[in-house]
Amino acid sequence: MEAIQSLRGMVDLLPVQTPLWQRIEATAREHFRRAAIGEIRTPLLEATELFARGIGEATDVVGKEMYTFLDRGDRSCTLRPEGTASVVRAAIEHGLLAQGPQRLWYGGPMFRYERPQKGRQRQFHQIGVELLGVADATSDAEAIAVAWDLLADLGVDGLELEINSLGTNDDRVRYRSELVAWLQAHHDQLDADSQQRIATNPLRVLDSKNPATQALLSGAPTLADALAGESHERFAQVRQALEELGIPFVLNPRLVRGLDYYGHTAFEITSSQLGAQATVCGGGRYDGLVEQLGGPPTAAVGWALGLERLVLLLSQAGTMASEAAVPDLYVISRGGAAERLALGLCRQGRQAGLVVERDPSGAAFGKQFKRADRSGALWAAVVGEEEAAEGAVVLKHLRDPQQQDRRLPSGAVLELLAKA
RNA sequence: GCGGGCGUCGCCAAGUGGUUAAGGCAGCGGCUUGUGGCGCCGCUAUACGGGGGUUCGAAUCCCCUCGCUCGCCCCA
Repeated sequence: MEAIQSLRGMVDLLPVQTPLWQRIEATAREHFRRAAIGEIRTPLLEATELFARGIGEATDVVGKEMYTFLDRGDRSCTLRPEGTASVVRAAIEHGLLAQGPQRLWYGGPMFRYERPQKGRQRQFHQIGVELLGVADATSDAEAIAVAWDLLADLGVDGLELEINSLGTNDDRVRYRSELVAWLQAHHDQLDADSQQRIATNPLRVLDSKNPATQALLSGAPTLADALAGESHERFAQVRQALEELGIPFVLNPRLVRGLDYYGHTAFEITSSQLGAQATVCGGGRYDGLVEQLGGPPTAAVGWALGLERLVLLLSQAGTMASEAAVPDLYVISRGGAAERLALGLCRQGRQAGLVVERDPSGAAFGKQFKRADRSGALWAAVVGEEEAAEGAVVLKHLRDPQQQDRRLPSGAVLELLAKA
């Protein structure tokens, strides 16, 4: 029989890795709790229309990366490629926005049909924050601060916060036509990719990794110059707030972001240690999205953080704590009655809050002791036929050879351990 | 979708045309029918991703295919 493998880009997390994930998740939860941000859980599967309308038909995510299929009722369904659209949909659907601003976080798997590489999988995991109904510039800084402090608390270093302002929709429309005109005038000097993008997504040309194109671009009109006075003012407020919080950032006028819903503040937190996929956390303001999805006009900011990339950073830094659960007690037994007695002892120990591992092998005691030793447990409880006959257990200290073995009634074992 | 690299036992890893494909770790059994951490011995019945081809002979060369990986694109 041929073995079946997981689907490409779908990754298993084994017990040696999950402790780190749990630590990250627990830390994140604590940060959200302190920031009075409530958890929301939405379905992994949504109507395709939600993402098409929310993220933008022309984006790569929607255009070529979605897991989309028809269900048995011929409805077009899509495995969520990101979290924001679903959160906004749920907020609208349940009338949350009528109750005032919403501070929400979410976490879980996202799906994008892409070629896997370092820091990129087809099923990957994000945690994200969405602050709905907040228009002020300080909220942008607050959202960023929550992400920044979480990463710092986890012990990730070498991070860089990049920010930019995309201005209002009008700003971008105006800038786009300026830029397109300029790009067309310099068409012949651009690389092939960038020439393509003049028609599809001209702002992305700014992000080109082609060195020649980058050099050329120094003469291009900038988005910053195209921003209206109010947009400028707003961006200055965000920067001032960050400065006063002591969060270092660099301005990146080329930072554009690939989802259509962003406007005004856009930011990314990146690390140079991640290879080509350097962004650990990305987000920004999306004041138009709620309305776009059929809700009331609502200002909002949010971000999403990629857990795989975070794990990559924490593992590289050697921060990985091997938290394999070391048993308090390792129970050894041999023979039918003895094994049943041992099982009961294990259960009692667990009910009392001890970490108890049972050796189910029924192998020679020598073997079982070897495993008991390797488990790292402090104590071993031994139940053999003799002990089983009289309801007793031999308790042996595995680390201190001075301590003598003691034979005692099985009921007394836990009391003794509780004291020890 | 497009490039580059790589695929030898559960894991790591020698071996680049020639008798039975090293070794280490883990696992299992034994030395030691009921007492561990060391050591020694043995085992894991056809392990060279798969399929073709070249050759007297292939893990080693060629072709195809699958998978992994890094990068492009894009993003978390």
